[in-house]
Amino acid sequence: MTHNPSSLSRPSERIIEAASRLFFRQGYCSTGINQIISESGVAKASFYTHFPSKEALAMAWLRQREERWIEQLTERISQHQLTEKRVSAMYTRWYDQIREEGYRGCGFINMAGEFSDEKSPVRALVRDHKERVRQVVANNVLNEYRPMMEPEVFDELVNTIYSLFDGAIIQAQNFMQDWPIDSAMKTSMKTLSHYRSGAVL
Amino acid sequence: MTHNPSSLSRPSERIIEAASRLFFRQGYCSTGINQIISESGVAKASFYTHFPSKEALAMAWLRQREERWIEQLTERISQHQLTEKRVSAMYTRWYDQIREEGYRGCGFINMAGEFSDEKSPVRALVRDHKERVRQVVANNVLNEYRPMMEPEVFDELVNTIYSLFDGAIIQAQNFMQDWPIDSAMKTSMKTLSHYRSGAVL
DNA sequence: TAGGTTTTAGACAGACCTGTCTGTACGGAG
DNA sequence: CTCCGTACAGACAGGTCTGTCTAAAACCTA
Repeated sequence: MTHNPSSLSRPSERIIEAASRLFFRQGYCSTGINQIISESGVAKASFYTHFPSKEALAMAWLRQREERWIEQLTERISQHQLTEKRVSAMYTRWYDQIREEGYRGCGFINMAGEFSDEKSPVRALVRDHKERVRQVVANNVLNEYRPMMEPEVFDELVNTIYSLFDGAIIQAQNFMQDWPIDSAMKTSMKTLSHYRSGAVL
Repeated sequence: MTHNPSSLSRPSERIIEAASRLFFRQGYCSTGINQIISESGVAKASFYTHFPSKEALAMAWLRQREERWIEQLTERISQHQLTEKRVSAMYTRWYDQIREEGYRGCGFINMAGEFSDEKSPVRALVRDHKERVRQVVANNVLNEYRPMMEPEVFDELVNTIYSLFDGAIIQAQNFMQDWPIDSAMKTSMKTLSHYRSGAVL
């Protein structure tokens, strides 16, 4: 049980912190190990004692990001009871990230783009992440609607809300503007009321 | 005016053909010049007489892809008069690409992900492309709806249909499945009838 | 204080990258 | 035939990459 009162924590944490910043901003291929160890203030040998390879570091980063992302998302959602408010909470979560990290889009999707082999563990992790977000939409955001409709209609609604949400991220990244997010949120709200009113066969 | 009856055309075309395949499948960073010249059956010196750099080749490829993409898209759309049919024509265009090239998503978006500098000409080209697709949605797909509603409502509709379309591509790429495209097409149809019926304030 | 673990700095190997250069071969135009 | 533009093969330079290794310094615990 080591005690670390200094602002700089253990090497492995500093490494992931630097990797997080650099992988996210520059991409995986464009970020070298040397830059990571330099910016994290860690010796190269130390790096390789903590992580067997660059790809392993990427995995560790994505796993941490996944955990925090889902945690923050569900925490925000749980603060509201009304389904509409829960949906908008998803989007405000994303607005906050843009304010923090800029229009760099989804770190998972960007990562997947650089691993063309679909059998790669990185790709599997990204797929799992997105599936988990979809589960959050189904179980934490729209769960109130579930008993109101047939299961297949509910699934359709979930897919729609989820797709709108996730698609908006890439659009915002590309255009470097907020309007795709606004647009997606509006459409989500309308879709919601549309389904709720029973207008959907 | 050289005559080339052989199946293999001029070097610069062979280079772009190989680059098209490799950049699309493997990504920009993961594809080396040596692989491109090897697979296009061209000498390295020949490559550099036709293209000043690897990035210039990427630009040339994207420009060609942009041209063909928009051409094919508008050509498909123009075959239908009914707005609903025109929307579904957009999606069938995408289905065809998946059947041809697999679930590799949007070549432009994937490319943009590897150029983190938003001032890069590649990024500008990708932005232009997406803006042009949005213009196609406005002018070729939904133009019949324009006189039926206020300009800002029409813009909202355009953004929604466009976002659904483009977002579905990334989803399909990630999950390696068709359902995001089906889902987006369904939602597009419902949104359309929703706006048409004047239910939108 | 002693011993063992962790971290440090940095040289190094081997591979790969982009882009340049040399020299040769072909093929049409004058 | 001669000339010239184009394509060929491939060596080469200069740099970067990941990952290994050595050896010293720092740190923690007992």
